[in-house]
Amino acid sequence: MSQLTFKLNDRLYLRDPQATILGQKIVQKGIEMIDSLGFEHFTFKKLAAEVSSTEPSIYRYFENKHRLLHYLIAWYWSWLDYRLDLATNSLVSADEKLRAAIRVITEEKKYDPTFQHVNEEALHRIVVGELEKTYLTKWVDDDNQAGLFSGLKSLTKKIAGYIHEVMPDYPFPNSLVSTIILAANEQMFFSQHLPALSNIEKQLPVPEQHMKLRAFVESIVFGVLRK
Amino acid sequence: MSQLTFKLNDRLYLRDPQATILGQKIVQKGIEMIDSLGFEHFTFKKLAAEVSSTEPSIYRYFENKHRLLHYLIAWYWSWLDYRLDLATNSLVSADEKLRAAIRVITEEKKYDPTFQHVNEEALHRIVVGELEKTYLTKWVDDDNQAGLFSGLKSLTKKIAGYIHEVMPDYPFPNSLVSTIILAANEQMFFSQHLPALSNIEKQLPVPEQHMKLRAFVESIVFGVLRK
DNA sequence: GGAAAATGGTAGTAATACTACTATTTTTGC
DNA sequence: GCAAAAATAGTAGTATTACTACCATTTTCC
Repeated sequence: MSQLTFKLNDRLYLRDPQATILGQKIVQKGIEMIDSLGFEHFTFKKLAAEVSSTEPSIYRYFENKHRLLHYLIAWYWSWLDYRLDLATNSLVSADEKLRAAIRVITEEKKYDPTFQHVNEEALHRIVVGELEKTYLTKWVDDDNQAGLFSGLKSLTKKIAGYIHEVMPDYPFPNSLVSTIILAANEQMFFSQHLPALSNIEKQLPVPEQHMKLRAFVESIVFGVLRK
Repeated sequence: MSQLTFKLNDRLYLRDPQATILGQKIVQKGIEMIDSLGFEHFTFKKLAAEVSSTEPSIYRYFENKHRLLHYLIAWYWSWLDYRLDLATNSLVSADEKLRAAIRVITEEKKYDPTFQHVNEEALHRIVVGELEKTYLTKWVDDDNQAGLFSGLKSLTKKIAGYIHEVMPDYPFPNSLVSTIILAANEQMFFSQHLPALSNIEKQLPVPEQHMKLRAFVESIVFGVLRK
């Protein structure tokens, strides 16, 4: 069986976690623990106990827990990009590709057996709750320089390209894409925790929540693009 | 001269900071220091030194630094709400009110002499950079229960009301409003730090950046509402 | 088979968030 | 006017966190 892996920016880690068993355990348990504890209460000490190792060993893979978060979220964008390619490779029109992109962005995230040691469901919850912590820092500019955001950026660029094809004179394709990617996460969060800020009812079955989310995002994108 | 103040939810503080000189200094210097240091590096110890007091004295006003952040951001939403009322009280049509709301949301935030001990410019930067930290926590549901988000919620509701008037059958007015409020902040941040995610050029003079931001937000809102 | 390199583990440190406790000031009853 | 009670301020801690200097062990490679 072929092992599919993403080649991530090597500035994301000190030692490649995909190269060793300990590294893989760090990633796998890291996802579980950040999901269950929240990023603030997650520490390398607790992670070390979970993977039967020690704090300094983990520090040899990742400079600090922020870098681990960066790594996990970069992986997530690579995964979405890969799913977008799968969803669009049979399509020709930009309009259809754009619809497919919206579907990929808004669909429910489920475990993808292609990547055995990654729990995509938990990872998605991490992206929803912790993404902002990767860029709302004093080091954004350095981190951006180092290429840590290239996953999100290339995904944005790809979808913005579809928008440009559909409506070449629309002046804000990148802004529109980054807005809907973030809004998709925010709205699911609001629907659960701050329902006054959303019209996606918490009580609905999960698949219907995602249908509504998709309808909302499409109302924005195709509203803007309607002539 | 009449002193205008906002009555904020009393769950935001332990002791009303508007009632004492120390309290006012905590708010004023708190804004400056969170703006300059960033929320992570801001501590009550540093603040205590700045206001010539001690750590425990500050803890008597706010349970912890998260609550102080909540307080400042709640103040900001009250202020926006007040500015929205000023901007709309002479208007009658919902369409005009909606345009005014978009202007209030996207306009450059400048010092408002009505509130002497608050630096609104710095406060806006705090909202841009730290807002998410008030709700992306393990305590969202409790905090929401306590009414800590009522400022943002009532602002959202008000603007969503205009949308409903303009287009009664649009199913996502609240989602649309929360999305544009957040997007307005995000896009200004991206324009400065992650330009690939935005089409608002950093090099432009600040007033033109805000004009573009407004054009972007209007393209979304009036795209959706166009029949 | 042994030196060099890579990896792992022990035991710390400085800083942070928060608090128990003591000291001082202010209020209040008479 | 003044002592007792209540309110407020300040001192000196603690537990936890993020991180690291340094020592120990294993692996690599000639």
